[in-house]
Amino acid sequence: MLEPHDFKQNALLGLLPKEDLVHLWPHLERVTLTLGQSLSESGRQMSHVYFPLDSIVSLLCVMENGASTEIAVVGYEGVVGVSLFMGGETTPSRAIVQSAGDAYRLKGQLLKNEFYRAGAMQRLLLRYTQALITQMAQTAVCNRHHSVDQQLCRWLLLSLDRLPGNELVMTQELIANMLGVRREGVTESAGKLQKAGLISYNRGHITVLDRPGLEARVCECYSVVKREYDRLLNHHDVM
Amino acid sequence: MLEPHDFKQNALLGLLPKEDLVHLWPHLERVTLTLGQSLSESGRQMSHVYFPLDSIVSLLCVMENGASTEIAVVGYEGVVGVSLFMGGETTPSRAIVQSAGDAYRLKGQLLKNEFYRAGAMQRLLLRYTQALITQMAQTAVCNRHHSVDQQLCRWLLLSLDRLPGNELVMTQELIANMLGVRREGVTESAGKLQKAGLISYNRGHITVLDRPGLEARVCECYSVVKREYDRLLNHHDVM
DNA sequence: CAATCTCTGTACGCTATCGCACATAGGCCG
DNA sequence: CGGCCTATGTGCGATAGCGTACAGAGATTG
Repeated sequence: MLEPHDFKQNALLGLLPKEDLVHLWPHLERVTLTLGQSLSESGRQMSHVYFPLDSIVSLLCVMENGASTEIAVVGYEGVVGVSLFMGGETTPSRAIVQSAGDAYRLKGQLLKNEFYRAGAMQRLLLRYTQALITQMAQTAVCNRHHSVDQQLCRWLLLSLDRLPGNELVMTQELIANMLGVRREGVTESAGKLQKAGLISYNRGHITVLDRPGLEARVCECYSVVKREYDRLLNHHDVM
Repeated sequence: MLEPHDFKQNALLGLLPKEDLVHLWPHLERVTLTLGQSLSESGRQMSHVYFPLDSIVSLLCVMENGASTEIAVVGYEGVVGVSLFMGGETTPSRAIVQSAGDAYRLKGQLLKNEFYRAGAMQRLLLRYTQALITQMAQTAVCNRHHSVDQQLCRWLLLSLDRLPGNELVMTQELIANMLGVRREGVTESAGKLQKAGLISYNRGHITVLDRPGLEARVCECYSVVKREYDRLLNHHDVM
């Protein structure tokens, strides 16, 4: 299992052996990410990779007409910018800050240097990338087969897992963009959850009141992804 | 651009420098894959990776109730089994032969050994994996925003790109499983394409008559994926 | 305090897709 | 030839989500 959240720390960095971390530590720069900030535009090379701490970043696939869908979410457990070490340098997707907070960032070239030393960092980043792949696959199937109600639960839980508290700063409009559905659809689903006493929200602030209740309503996609993250990023297996 | 199809060869292997290929060549075993054969079950470790030649393999995300969606397709341009070198060993998805044909297979351990030599093979496989990621992301957004008509066109073109001829051996029922829609939905969409003279089909055999016509109807998802494959697996960039 | 903007709630008709039922037809096999 | 299985065609009511329009309530700004 992932250890209980330590939001002073990024879990991926935390899994590195100390001797690897000391290489990187002097180059890690702490930055504050603001809501809506773009870390990566379609087809543009990223100058840095980002290791979120208490911030959350959404990876979005945006189409020509502007419609979008979130394909994965990255928080303290991961890193934004896998295309740098995967060798493509760019991706067609965008990375948008979904919840403001801090992150460590690292110059892309330095990450690549560390990656190509073919040590613990490489193995760790590849495992993380596989977890990301699982999340994307499950998102695809969820988009196909599950209701907006269920997807909203999944989205709330995925976000909650990456936040220190139980409050999300997020309008229904933005959630709708992430899920790739209408804002009204989110209003309706969120209304159901509020009536059921699972959440309460108010003008861009959502508070989760009953997490087990959400877990009871969510589709299997949530637990499939969570299990795979736990399996792949379990401390004991990485070294 | 990918070179014109040489279906005696897997493009990924073809991009390897000769000195790397000679390591592997003695261990590559040519096998015939039959329609419906499973190369990888959810959570089970694969003994081999497969480099398709004229066969096509679908990566499916299957849910508890049996419903499924194809998240990516692999043909002569790729390899089945990226989870082996990514370090997770297993994945929650399944790999099913969608079009019978031949492939080279290689023992998983041998691939891993080659991968961890951190040479051309590693760089190539990582680039391929990134292309696969793009395909999965685009599938997710396509599932969300596009009609069955458009998705069928996308699916036909993706398959066609990986086949030597213009005929697919594939029932509407199977296509429906891949797309994660009803069989009747595929019947209806395929009927439209046949009426328009773009394809002709008969009991499990689909012949594409007018490929430009399909390209005119398909959503942007097809070309986004194709462009990214071309970019990432361009011979000139790999070394 | 007034004007404006943002966020949320609600309604209504429309369409795509679903789920189901059943019909037809080609191919295979005894 | 007759029976059976598989693949495809079709019809129909149900429904989830869409697009649009608009209203009200809270926040912000001048």
